[in-house]
Amino acid sequence: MRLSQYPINTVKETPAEAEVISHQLMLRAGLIRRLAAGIYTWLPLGLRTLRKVERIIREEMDRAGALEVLMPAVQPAELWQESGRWEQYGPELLRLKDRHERAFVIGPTAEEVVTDLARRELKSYRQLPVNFYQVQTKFRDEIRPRFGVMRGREFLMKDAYSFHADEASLTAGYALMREAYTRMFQRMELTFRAVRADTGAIGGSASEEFQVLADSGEDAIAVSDGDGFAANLELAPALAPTAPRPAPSAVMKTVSTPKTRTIAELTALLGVPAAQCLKTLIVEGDDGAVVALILRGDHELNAVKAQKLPGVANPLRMATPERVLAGTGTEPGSLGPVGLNCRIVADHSALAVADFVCGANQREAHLTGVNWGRDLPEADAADLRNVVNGDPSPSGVGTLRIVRGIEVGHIFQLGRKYSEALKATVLDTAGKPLTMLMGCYGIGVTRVVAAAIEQNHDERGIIWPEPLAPYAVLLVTMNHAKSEGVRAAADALYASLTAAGIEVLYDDRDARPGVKFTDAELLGIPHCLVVGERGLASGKLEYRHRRSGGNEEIPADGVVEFLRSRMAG
RNA sequence: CGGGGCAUGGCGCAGUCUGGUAGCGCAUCUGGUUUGGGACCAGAGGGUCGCAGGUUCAAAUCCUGCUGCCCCGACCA
Repeated sequence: MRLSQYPINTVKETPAEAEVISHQLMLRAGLIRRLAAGIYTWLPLGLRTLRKVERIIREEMDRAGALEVLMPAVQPAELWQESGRWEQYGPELLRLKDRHERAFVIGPTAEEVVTDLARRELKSYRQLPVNFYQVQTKFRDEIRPRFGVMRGREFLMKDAYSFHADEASLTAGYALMREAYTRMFQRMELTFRAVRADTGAIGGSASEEFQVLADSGEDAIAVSDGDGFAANLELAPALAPTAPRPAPSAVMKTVSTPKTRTIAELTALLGVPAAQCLKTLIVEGDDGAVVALILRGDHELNAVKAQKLPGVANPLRMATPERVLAGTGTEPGSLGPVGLNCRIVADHSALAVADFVCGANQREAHLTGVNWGRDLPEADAADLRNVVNGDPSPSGVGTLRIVRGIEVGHIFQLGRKYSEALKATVLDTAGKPLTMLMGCYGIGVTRVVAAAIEQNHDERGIIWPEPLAPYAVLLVTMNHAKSEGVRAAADALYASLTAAGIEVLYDDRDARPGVKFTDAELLGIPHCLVVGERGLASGKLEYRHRRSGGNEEIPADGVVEFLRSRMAG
């Protein structure tokens, strides 16, 4: 591709709307353009990378024995009503009507369609297991699209669905996908973790997210430094402290704490560490009463864990101040577990604190020197908090570190949720109908591109991992318009590299060197060849490596072999 | 959904408070010089100031309504 024939439009200024690096660089390098909120056009250079990602995914899916299909993006409402998701899905599901007033959705995913396909096509257990996949545009009407292509509304997704006769087959199929995903992301040269995830509303037994590690990621994950353990923060269990609670050494006292409502204000006023304070959160119970949750001041409530407690409303709802007053007889800001007139559940670590500080259940007053078992009854213990840096790993090996990740893939064992709802059965060995088990496996193809940039850039621009680069080599000329020698040499080089099957982007624009070099760094093509009069006289070219910044003179003949050796490495 | 903000040439912005000829930088086009790290000189084109009403001799500017977009929040006791 000759750049002179491509209306490339790189931009110096960072567009105002782009917050994260990948979004900024994708706009500046001319990979994407925004059409509407969360909806983007892919320009030629961006599309090439998108295609590379797709290709790796297809190769690994095919290798794992999955079968590619292409299902409709527009799906009839009936199928969604049949699965029950027409009601469940909420406003994220884009619904529309055709000219006959028939209801349709633009698919955010394709469980219904694929299950319908399976129930029509699959007749016998002998046809199982089977895995159908597609790479297709999806639409989710996100509350708040942001970060460019990372959380867009329209996006390209690879979704796969496997069908099985029994649990063993499902487990094996899931494991196969797990391997395939691992291979894909390794081939893309991304740093990632497979992370234990919440099965959430979709249900099912096993579920893992593939998270590309990046500070800008939207998900917090807990990883162990001792082994491969990694879990979504929502799911990471906090182990109960093993050390016994210290014996009480202080007397309980009431102290006046005017205008002190937060833990930060409390520690500032009393000079005690946050870990010595307990906070009391009032949530709605499932029976009309409220429940008090007690946490250490330096810990955060984990909603997923809390809403799983018996007696607590699911989903979790914080009680309103009026409800707090009605249920406990006092107001938020100075609540505490002592003498509190409702059910109390304390986090393990909160129960391990002696001589603690907490609200006095009176306005503008707190208690100090409080002790469980002496000043108030021992409370029910539970795991209520998010794990923090330095917690012991639930795997028993190492300590946890909280990192951020971008979810690029998610694999699930779905079980029979959809096959049951849509009556997808095959005949078993006895000739009886057998409801199939399903797995589903997604990858956000567009998001992978953004994630790759988040992980591979510097202050000058993108640094593509070779397998994802739109071109392998950038050929740049100096003084292109004036120097016939340069032009002839570069044209010949372009021809021979292309003939050798190397993907070359040829910057044959009549632009100043500074412009060309700056664009080269912004675009992030891994290998760069510079043809200028300076080296030409002595039969030399300049080779630059984007990632290392390396810069060397090489002989003009033998360039193909030289590049091959560098590309292999 | 709640709160805040923005809408002026392709992009980034000033002008709005205090009504009176629409401006700057980048980009684009023409001519010339320049050519190994975002050049310079001279010239040019390009804007119904988001939309619809209203006030006024006069509206980008004041008032009303609407639309679009961006940011924050939906974890604090």
